[in-house]
Amino acid sequence: MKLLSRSEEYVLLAVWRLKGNAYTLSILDQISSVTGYQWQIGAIYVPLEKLRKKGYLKKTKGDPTPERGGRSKFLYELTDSGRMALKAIKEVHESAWAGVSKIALD
Amino acid sequence: MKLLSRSEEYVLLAVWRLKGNAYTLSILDQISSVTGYQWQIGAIYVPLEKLRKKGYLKKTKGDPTPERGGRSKFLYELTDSGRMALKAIKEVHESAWAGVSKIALD
DNA sequence: GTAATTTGTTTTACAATATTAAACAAATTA
DNA sequence: TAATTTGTTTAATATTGTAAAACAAATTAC
Repeated sequence: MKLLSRSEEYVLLAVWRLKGNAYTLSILDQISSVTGYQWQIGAIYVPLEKLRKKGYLKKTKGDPTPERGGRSKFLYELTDSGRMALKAIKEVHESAWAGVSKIALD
Repeated sequence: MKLLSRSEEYVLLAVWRLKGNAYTLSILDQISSVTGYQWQIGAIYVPLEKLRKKGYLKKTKGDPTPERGGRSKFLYELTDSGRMALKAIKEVHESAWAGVSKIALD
């Protein structure tokens, strides 16, 4: 057994959150916003492809949107095993952090 | 800004939990137990040294314990900045995972 | 006292991930 | 049709993670 890497975790989570509108740039923005600092594109794209190869993500070609530069996107969505992997890493985190309150670290 | 790596996070957290009895092997066991699979020593030792160099951990030589093979250990404890780094990564996780219930992933 | 055993630390070689920047591609607007 | 915008892919490099073995100090049994 092996944990997801941190990037894989955050990418999966972002795709899950973005339901139906997850593509490289929206995922990038989502993760940047959630972690509080600007991630670079390669930090997303590489794990995205790995997750796809592992069968955790499905990639489909979306339609172009009628806006300036709005070329067609590749949309990602979680597969069942992707959802299970996300659940598994969530449980590891909960186990690792169990009982640690904000106050305890002050 | 940059996140702690996952190993760094788990090592810091384990040291915090082991208050006063954190040394390479106990940290290894703690992390293995919390994550549910056996970590290797190098996965602990290397980040331990990095965290020490960053000033997040203080390393002190402990006394030998009177038990078979019980040589003296090097004990680790969190510094103030280590505690703050742990708090910061906790907040990032909470932000990343906010609102994701177990049920949502079922 | 010395060899075998146990607990513990450190190093090393290699594999996997993360980071940065730039190249490439397709659509839109002027 | 050139410039601009949105978007994807690649590539070079740096940092982390993994596995195994080497090294060291204490204990026990002979």
